Amino acid sequence: MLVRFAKKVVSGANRFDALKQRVIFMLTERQKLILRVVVDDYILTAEPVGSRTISKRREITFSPATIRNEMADLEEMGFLIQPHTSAGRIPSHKGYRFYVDHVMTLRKLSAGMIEKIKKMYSERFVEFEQLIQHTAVVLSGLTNYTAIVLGSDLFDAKLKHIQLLPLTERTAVAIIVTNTGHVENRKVSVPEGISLSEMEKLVNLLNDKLYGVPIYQLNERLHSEISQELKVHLEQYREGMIILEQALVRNQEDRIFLEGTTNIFSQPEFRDVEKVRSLFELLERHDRIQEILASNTGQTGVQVKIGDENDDEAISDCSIITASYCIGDRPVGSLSILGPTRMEYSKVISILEYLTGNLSELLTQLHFDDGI
Amino acid sequence: MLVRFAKKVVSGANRFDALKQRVIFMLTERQKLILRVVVDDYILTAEPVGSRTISKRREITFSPATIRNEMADLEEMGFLIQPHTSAGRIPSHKGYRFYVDHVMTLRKLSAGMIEKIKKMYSERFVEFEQLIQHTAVVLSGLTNYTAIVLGSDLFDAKLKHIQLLPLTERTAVAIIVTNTGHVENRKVSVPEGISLSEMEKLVNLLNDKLYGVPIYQLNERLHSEISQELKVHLEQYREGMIILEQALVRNQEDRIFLEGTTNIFSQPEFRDVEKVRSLFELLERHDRIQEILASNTGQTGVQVKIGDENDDEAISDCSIITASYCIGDRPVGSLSILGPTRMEYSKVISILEYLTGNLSELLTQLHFDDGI
DNA sequence: ATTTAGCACTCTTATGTTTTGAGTGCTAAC
DNA sequence: GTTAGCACTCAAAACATAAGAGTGCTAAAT
Repeated sequence: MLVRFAKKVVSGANRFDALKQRVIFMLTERQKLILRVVVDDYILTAEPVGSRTISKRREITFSPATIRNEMADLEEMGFLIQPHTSAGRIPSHKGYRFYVDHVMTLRKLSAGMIEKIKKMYSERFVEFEQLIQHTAVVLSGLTNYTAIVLGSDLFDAKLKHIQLLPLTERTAVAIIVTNTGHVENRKVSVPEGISLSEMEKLVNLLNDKLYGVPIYQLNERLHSEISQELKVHLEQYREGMIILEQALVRNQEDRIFLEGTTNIFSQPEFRDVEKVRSLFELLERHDRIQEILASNTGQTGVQVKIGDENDDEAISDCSIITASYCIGDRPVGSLSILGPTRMEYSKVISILEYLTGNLSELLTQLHFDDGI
Repeated sequence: MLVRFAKKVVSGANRFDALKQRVIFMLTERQKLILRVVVDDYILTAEPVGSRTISKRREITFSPATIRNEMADLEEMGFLIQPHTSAGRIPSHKGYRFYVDHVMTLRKLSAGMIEKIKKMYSERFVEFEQLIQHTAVVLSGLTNYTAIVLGSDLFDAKLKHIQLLPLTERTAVAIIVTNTGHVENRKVSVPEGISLSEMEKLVNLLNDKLYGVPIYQLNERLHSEISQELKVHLEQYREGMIILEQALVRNQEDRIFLEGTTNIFSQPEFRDVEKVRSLFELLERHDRIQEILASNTGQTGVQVKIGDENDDEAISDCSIITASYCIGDRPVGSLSILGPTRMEYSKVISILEYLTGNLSELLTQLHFDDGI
């Protein structure tokens, strides 16, 4: 069977083209057409798709028998799966992969959809975090899947004010305010033998030297510049450094927002409680989610991870689609959609592209308007 | 049938006793025994309990036939339910209610259990919020149900420091630090026409006048005392008040911590995805949960709400057990367990009593150690 | 050489039937 | 008042049958 198609593809093309075609267009146009119909239909109905159903489509000009032959080939190549002999075919992970990479057509968002999104963003947002959280809500609302949004405004923010407030003899609270209006605070323990006046000096020095410095550079600056200054101006240099190191420890985790987790229940593939369970248990472990999404950081464009490409048992039947958003051209966070492998890839990708684009623009604008 | 037991109860007692007995001990001792066995067994197995099963118990000295008679009576009175004619009995909500109120015996926590709890609290907690959150984890771990913990350290905290930091022309961020080391912040919009020096004055005045005042009294004090002072010392009195009102708005919501939500999946009564769904949808709506728990606030001791006593469709098959914890004798938060009506009431109640007791003690101690 | 009609075959799903067993309620005896 | 005995009920399990969707293969048609 396979001989047939191989011959056809190679015929009338030079060596290089043939190679290229073998890699990228392993399938004949007709096979791709059939694959597309199967995936599209299965995404819609969640039922195995048979040759008769396919033949009824407008774009299909050949008979069920032909389709059966082609599907047998597609199955042999691993793009389709037959749940049992007398059932139709469903796409395999490999089938979805090929569909996403080479077959699927991306529609532009409809005007209605764009309108809808605009309406959802009509509120005013005072803080980055609100905006991001709201984006998660919008995303899950538009897609009916689960939205995972990562982002920390600390990527962008610059230091506005720092303060050290003694609580007890040996503890204090460090408060860091950014130009975005975000307030960060952490407890620090105060080493023995540092006086109040020294602490005051310390803080003044910091506000002087670090004003306007991006948050993510604080730690770095502390060791490069401040360290020197301290030695000169401060008697209890060691103690001061101990405090500062506690205070400026970078909050390494991005903030994470989950929305629409209950959408999972609507998916027929999750009618089984055990599957839902393991998925929810995963979703509770935010650190694990960050790990899973980590493989996408730095990547530009929309990333699609299908099934076990995700490297966690609990989501081996899920796909995750991720897109990053930027300030200027520095990526600062990401929007992801988690759904079954039987996901509306095309729609979700379009939405993510649109939203990350918008978000990046908005943030970039704010960023430059809002110089410190 | 009912005549029989009524006769027995009344015999040999004066009018008042009889009345009391009718109200509190509507059932003969034997009926209570059977009710207890049914509930205990059903809690354990989640299967309807039949007369044979009951008769096999140590404490049961009479035959299945007798038990059948008694169970028929209990059913007639609404304490038991028969899912279908050839099944055993299960407790009705009324049955659970009576069980909890009059039948159940509270065991003391085993030494092993107390040991386990102590171990779980071996960490050091710097902040109230951590402690509370961890308590939720402990609770769900001990019970295998879902834990809901309400509490805000603001109930206890006193003002340590207040600060107003201008962000842009028209916005500022108000930072409130408490003696517990908690930092609260909110954005405020600055009315036109107030000068920087005036704002400074304002803040100095506040720190002067409000130092050591419990957070929950701030708003009150603002209107009673501060208002007067402002009029005297501040030119832009109106503008100042506008800012302060924004800054001191009480964060009315308690903080809420949910843990062990996935324990729900272990319950056989939630094998149906639709039920789980509605429950999870409820759990996402924190405001709704607060409403549901609100009926318990102010109550002392352990509160048990069974089935539709809870006033929300989604938890009409659940029970919620709640106990408040205090600082001194002011209740400041609550621990709740959400589980199926078929819940280990006795165990859960014991645990809640123990934990709230401990927690109250701990917090009270901290409170008085930590005078401002 | 492809494509397709035809048909036997497979396997799931739905439906109906029978069997089993747990549990009951009632009666009559203890 | 209690209990043994027994007929009866009903859900759940086990089995049987039928229906239908879909296939793969063969042979004819294009």
